[in-house]
Amino acid sequence: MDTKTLCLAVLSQGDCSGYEIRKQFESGPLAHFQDAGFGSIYPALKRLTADGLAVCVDAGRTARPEKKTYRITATGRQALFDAVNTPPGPDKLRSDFLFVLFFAELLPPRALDELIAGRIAYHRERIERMEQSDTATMSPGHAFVFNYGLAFHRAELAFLEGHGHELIGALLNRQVAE
Amino acid sequence: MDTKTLCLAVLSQGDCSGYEIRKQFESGPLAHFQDAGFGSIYPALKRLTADGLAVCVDAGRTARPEKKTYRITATGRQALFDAVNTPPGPDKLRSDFLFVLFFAELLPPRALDELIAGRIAYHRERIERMEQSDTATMSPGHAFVFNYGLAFHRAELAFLEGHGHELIGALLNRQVAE
DNA sequence: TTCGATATATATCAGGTCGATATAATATCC
DNA sequence: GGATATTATATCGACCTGATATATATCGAA
Repeated sequence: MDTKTLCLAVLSQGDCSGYEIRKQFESGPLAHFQDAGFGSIYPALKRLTADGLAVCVDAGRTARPEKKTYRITATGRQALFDAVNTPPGPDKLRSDFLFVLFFAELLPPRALDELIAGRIAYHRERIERMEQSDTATMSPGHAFVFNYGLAFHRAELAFLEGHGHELIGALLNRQVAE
Repeated sequence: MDTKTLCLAVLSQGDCSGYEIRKQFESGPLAHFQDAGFGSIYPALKRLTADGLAVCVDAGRTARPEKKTYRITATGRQALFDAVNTPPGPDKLRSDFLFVLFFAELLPPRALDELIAGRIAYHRERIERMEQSDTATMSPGHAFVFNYGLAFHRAELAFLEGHGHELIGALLNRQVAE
């Protein structure tokens, strides 16, 4: 999904600025499975405006950060519709955590222990926070991907809690054997 | 994780060419959570050779594809060790599938149905194939990330089988109501 | 009250990555 | 025999990433 489409997706939920779009990718509902930085967002907004998929409203404020608010157009909504109706490619995961665990034998057991404990804490905290949210206020699609993400975190937590010690144990035994 | 480190990771398992490194990211043990294309691999191999982290062995074959085989050096192993001993950043997921589902209301119910059925079939096939593998021959780290991936696929399959019809149902009801 | 930290806000840049394409020989299948 | 796939290296433009620059406002602590 290119950044232009991602910006349209955020704008379809309401007018906002480039800065606010960035915040959506940090903590908004799309944050779990899409991302974009300023270096992609600002050029994308320029092109969307040039191509008539979005317009700049409320520009040129006197207030100094000079906020520019963008609004999706009918053409923009059509482009988003077309993108959503295109069969999606495969998911892409990039995990340096799993990369490190693949080479677990190169790690001191204590560092490995801390690493896994840290991930367990991260997933626990994430799950707790997500359980506070109310899915009743979300659209069906939003609620579905939210629960999908929650199921993900629970599966990872369960795996780490259930099998993390096995990996640590295997490495300790190996060290003893040497 | 930059492409140089990814190449070192593959080379640490045995000598190979750029083409073979690419194949590892398509179907090897790292494929689930790291990726690199030719456009990154060939420049990375050049730099690794220039920096003394890898050497080119068996180059200049007369056989025409002119295969160049690379081998990791002691310095290269040290660089891989250092990379593995650096605390990993957060995982990054890019899922156009979830993006589309977020906007499920913009999809014809039949297309949504097919999309979810396709993903269920994909995960089932993947799990079946993975269950054929023998983790006993793998290193502890390799076996761990393999089982991690398997748990992931099972969790996604279970979620889609358990909740997919709810989303489709919600959209059908919405359409009837309109 | 003033100082430092943080938040708001836009923008750019070098370096890196992605996907497509070019090239070329061999292997395999019908 | 000919079509297609596989092996193999390499490059290119378009795009993205992360860092940095710039400027103001806000807000709590010293």
